Parts: sequence; structure tokens; C-alpha cells
Amino acid sequence: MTRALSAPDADRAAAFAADARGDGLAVSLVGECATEFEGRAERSLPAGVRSVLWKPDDTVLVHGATGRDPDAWATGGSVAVEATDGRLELRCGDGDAADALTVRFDSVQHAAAFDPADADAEVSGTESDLKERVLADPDLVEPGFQPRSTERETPAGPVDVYGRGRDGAVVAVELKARRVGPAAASQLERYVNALRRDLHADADVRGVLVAPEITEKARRLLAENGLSFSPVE
Amino acid sequence: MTRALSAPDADRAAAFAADARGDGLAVSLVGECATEFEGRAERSLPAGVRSVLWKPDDTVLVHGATGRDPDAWATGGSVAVEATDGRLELRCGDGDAADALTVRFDSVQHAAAFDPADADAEVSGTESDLKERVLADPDLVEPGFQPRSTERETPAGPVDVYGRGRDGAVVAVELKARRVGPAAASQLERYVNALRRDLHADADVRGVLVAPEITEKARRLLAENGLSFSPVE
DNA sequence: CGGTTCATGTCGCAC
DNA sequence: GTGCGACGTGAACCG
Repeated sequence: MTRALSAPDADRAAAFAADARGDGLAVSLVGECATEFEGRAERSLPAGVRSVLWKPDDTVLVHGATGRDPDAWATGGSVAVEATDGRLELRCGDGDAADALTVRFDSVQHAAAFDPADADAEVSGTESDLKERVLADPDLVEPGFQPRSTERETPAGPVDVYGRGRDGAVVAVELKARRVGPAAASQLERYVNALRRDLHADADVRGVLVAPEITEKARRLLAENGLSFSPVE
Repeated sequence: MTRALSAPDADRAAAFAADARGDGLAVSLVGECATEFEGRAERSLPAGVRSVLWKPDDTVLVHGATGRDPDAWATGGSVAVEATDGRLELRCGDGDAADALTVRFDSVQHAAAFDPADADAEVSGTESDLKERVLADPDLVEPGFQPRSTERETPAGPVDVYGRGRDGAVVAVELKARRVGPAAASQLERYVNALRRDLHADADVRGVLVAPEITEKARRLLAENGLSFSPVE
């Protein structure tokens, strides 16, 4: 099921990779390579030893020594493998779009092929969890808050939680599962403005940003617009 | 320099990985594994064959069959490798923070160690390129626009390009290298509002969003706030 | 397919 | 270290 090659020449490596991908396997290549990307931007990597992962969905990832994100990558397009000039070359072309990645190996130190899993993860602790909590305990938003609906549509987009305050005012709630900055404050402001416009002119609309923490600039933005922040957890 | 093992037992795989990382190498492991993440969120992956890349900076990436992003990962913390119960286990703990990832292998099909490059890329086509273009040809913003400074500070943050229009009005320019949505329109609005507040009350301040394309909702947002959009490239 | 928003976003830079 | 915004963001969700 899992195959491997050590220090193959370009022809053997190309055949190995093509065969493996033909069988629906993923291919891991380690070797000295350089990359060229042209498309939404232009980016090239000098020659150096890297790990290249070619997935069954034709995602190609080029990983260097550090970081979570690949140094170069290609998604969505087709991938062609070839040994030219004694060098293994992957050409990843997003047929229609202009995005094109080329990975050229000076040498392949190691190649492995395997049949990877595609399983879904169990998740929790996300924004929708926070929504559950707020619906279960609306006082987290403000004392006496009464939720009416979630994802209520406005011209500016859906409001996370929509309801009424103890005073009868409309309350729009924006939820964030982590520290929030100015962008989140603006998002809430857009929703509140849209509601003020949509509802009767005399309707009182307030906005509450619910998150574990907030930056100073975001706090000021909220204050300027008469919006409030409610910390949770 | 590059070492490899085929179908090692847990003890051999653990020793191999520990040695390699001790030598500053990166380790690639392929095998049946399950993961547990606990921290900012909770997420777990069921057992399945995956590729695990353990980098010299102690980034650990767990890749499945599809997608650019890893199915699970850990960065920043320390990594401990151990063979317990005949199973290879990576424990990635962000010492102080709560983020913790555990990767437990039922079996290791393949292990490779190599010395990866950490080279910087040549980049172009980014937002700062767009800035160059706008400074070289200010008419891209609007006819007669005269840039005065870049990254001009405001209480809301730095304005990409700051200058004057033909009519003498202050013009704030926000640059985006690709299609923009409501968030970019709000960002420009924040800058313009900050400038209107900061400058003399009688100062005329306008805002221009420069980008290749804009969504309809963003266009409406701009219009509502008297801001404009200028397409480029 | 486009539009919008979420993310364990990550990453880089300035203060 | 925190704050802030860009990113070839990616990925899900919804029309």
C-alpha cells in the first residue's frame, strides 16, 4: 500500500509519482527544488531542500523549514509530472485561471506514496458554540435581553443574534469567539445602521458585540457609534 | 543526509524522529494516526492514514487527502515524541498557552528525515506594488490627484495614500490588490471619518477605494458614505 | 458560481 | 509582547 524510493533519478521519480497518482495515492517528495508561481501574484523560491506533498485532489504543497503555511502551493488545477533534462518537474496549472506553479527538482532524495484518509473532524469551541451559550443565557448579552431570531437578514448581512432589550429596544448582537479588533466593530455598526434604516424611524436600535476580549481601538469605535461590548468566558 | 525507514515499529520510529530532530532535521511521517487538539477550540480527527511533517521550528502539520490547509497542526510550542503502548505519539504543547495537539500513530508506514531550506521568496504583485503604480500614475485614483504621503497616520490607522484632489480637497486612498468586499469599504470609511475629525472642521475630505474589482454591497456602502471606487488593472 | 463571513486563521510589521 | 492589517489567505455556507 505504501511505496517508497530512495534517491531515485528523475525518470524513476517521475514514473513513481505518475503511477502513484494514477492509483489515487498521495505522493511525498523530498529533495532540492526551486519553484515559480505566476498568477494572482508572482513569487519564486530559490533552490533548496523542501518537502513536496502532492495530494489526490491535485493540491501541491511545498514546505520549507518553518511555518504552518506552505512556501508555495497549487490547488484546483491539474498537475503534470515530467522528467526533463534529468530533472523532475511538476507543472501545476489552473487551466482557466492564470495561476500556475512549477516545481523543478535538482535532485529527489526521497519519494513515498500512500493512500491518505479524508475524514471529518469533531469540532467545538467555535462561534456557533458561543451562540448556543448566548441563547441559553441571554443575560450574557445584557440583563433582560430576549433573543428573537438568529442569522436575521439585513441589507448589510445576517445578524448573529437579533432580539429585544428589557426596554423594548431592538438589539443586534455580533458574536466573536476571540479577541476582536476594529473590523468586528465596523461589522456590527453596518448591521445596526441597516436595521435603523429598515425599521420604523422611531425604532430604537442598539448593538452589542459579545467576545472574550476587545482591543482599545475597537472599544473606541464602538463608543463613538453608541454600541457596547459584553465580555464572555 | 537524508535518512528513511520503512514500516518501523513504534520504538524505532520514536528514536528515528528524536535523533533527526536532535540534528536539526525535519521529519516526515506517514502512517495511520488520530489527533486531538485542545486549546482555542477543540477538534479531533479519527484514525486514518495521513502525512505528518515535523519541522525544525517544531511546527507539526497533519495533512489528509485534500486541501491546502492541514487537518491539524501545532506551532510555537515544544514537541515531545514517545513510544507508549507500542504506539508512536507526538505531543505538541504550547507550554504556557492552552493549545495542545496530540498525534497518536497506530502504525508508521514510512519515516524520512531531511535538512530543509529556509529561503526567502521573491515576491511581486502585492498591495505595495499597487502603491508604486498609484504613485507613478496618480490619475489612477482620480484625474488631478496629487499624492502627499503614504501610510499617513490617523487615529483609525495609517492611510495607504494621502493627498489632494484637483479641487484642493483632502483625499484618502485605500488600496487593495484584489476584489474588495464590505470590510474594505468600512476600513476606508474609518480613515475618512478620522481625518474629518482631525482636520479643520471646514476641511473637505474624500475617500477613494482603489482595487481591481468591487462587490455590489461594498459599492453601495461606499455610495452611502460619499466615498468612491476607482478600478485598476 | 458569486457574495459574505469564519478561522485553532497565519504572517509580518510597527509601536 | 500587543495591535493592526494583508494574504496567491482557505473553507463553509447560502443565494
